Amino acid sequence: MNIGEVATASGLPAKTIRYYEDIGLLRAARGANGYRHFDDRDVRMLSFVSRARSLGFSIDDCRSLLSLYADRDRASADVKRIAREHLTGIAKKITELEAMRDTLEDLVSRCQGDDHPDCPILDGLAGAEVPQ
Amino acid sequence: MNIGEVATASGLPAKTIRYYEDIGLLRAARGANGYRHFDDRDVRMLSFVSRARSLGFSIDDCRSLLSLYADRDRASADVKRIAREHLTGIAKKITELEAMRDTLEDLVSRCQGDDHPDCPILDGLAGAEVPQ
DNA sequence: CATAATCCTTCCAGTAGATGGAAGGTCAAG
DNA sequence: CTTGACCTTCCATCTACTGGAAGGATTATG
Repeated sequence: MNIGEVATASGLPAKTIRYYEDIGLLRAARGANGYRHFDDRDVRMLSFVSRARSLGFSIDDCRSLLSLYADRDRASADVKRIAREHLTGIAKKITELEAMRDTLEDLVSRCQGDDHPDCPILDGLAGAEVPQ
Repeated sequence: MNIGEVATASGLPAKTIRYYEDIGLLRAARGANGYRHFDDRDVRMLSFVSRARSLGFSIDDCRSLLSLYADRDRASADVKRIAREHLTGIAKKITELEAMRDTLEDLVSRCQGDDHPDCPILDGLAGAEVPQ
């Protein structure tokens, strides 16, 4: 399989796959013409990475997960730890975004949104009191 | 005021303030010794940016907001539009993160987390069925 | 068989938003 | 006078790609 086919199969752009090779996430075999070629294992591996990335795992997380994935003797506890740490990070981001949303919703709701220059949003951003 | 004092007053690192000058978000006056110096207006402006950034507005949003902030004749509707667009973006991110969290929580809850190699998390990432 | 379209290669640059560090000038205190 | 804190510029680095140019390989069409 050439890179284009793998891109379609794995859901990752060809550019991204080359990039992953560049940073050592994978090694690709080369044909006589210099083209990379891939087998089903590569496709599975790239799909794995694609899924993990879409769940917000960093490239470094992916490296760890891939080595655990490849290691027949790994303990599931190791994987669970990485996933748990990641969950904590996600939960924190959600909390922060919700706080942003609440503040901003409050500011927006106070704003008339008309031709007048008075704007509670700008006032709020400028540091004026924004009571609960 | 020197940059360090402004950094303390605005809550932004000095490095960040220099960076903001670099990208043209602000212009700083210079003393005879080459040191930047700032007045209260600058501090207010930087606090404004600091707040907007912490609410997730991009630097470009900040540019728009600052020019609206400085414009006595602006309509609050303009500000409201920017804030609303931003709210939509935040809501989308929250939804995505919640979906991630749910999938990952499901995978984690299925994982024994022991010494055994069977791991539903890796299976899930590898593309196995993860029923609702 | 010629040619055009598509696919592949490498390499370089850029994105957002800073942050870290080196090398060196300035200033205030003791 | 020296020490240390603070300031300056410049260059590199981070994450995770993405875009594009220049050019070679392959495939499809006339």
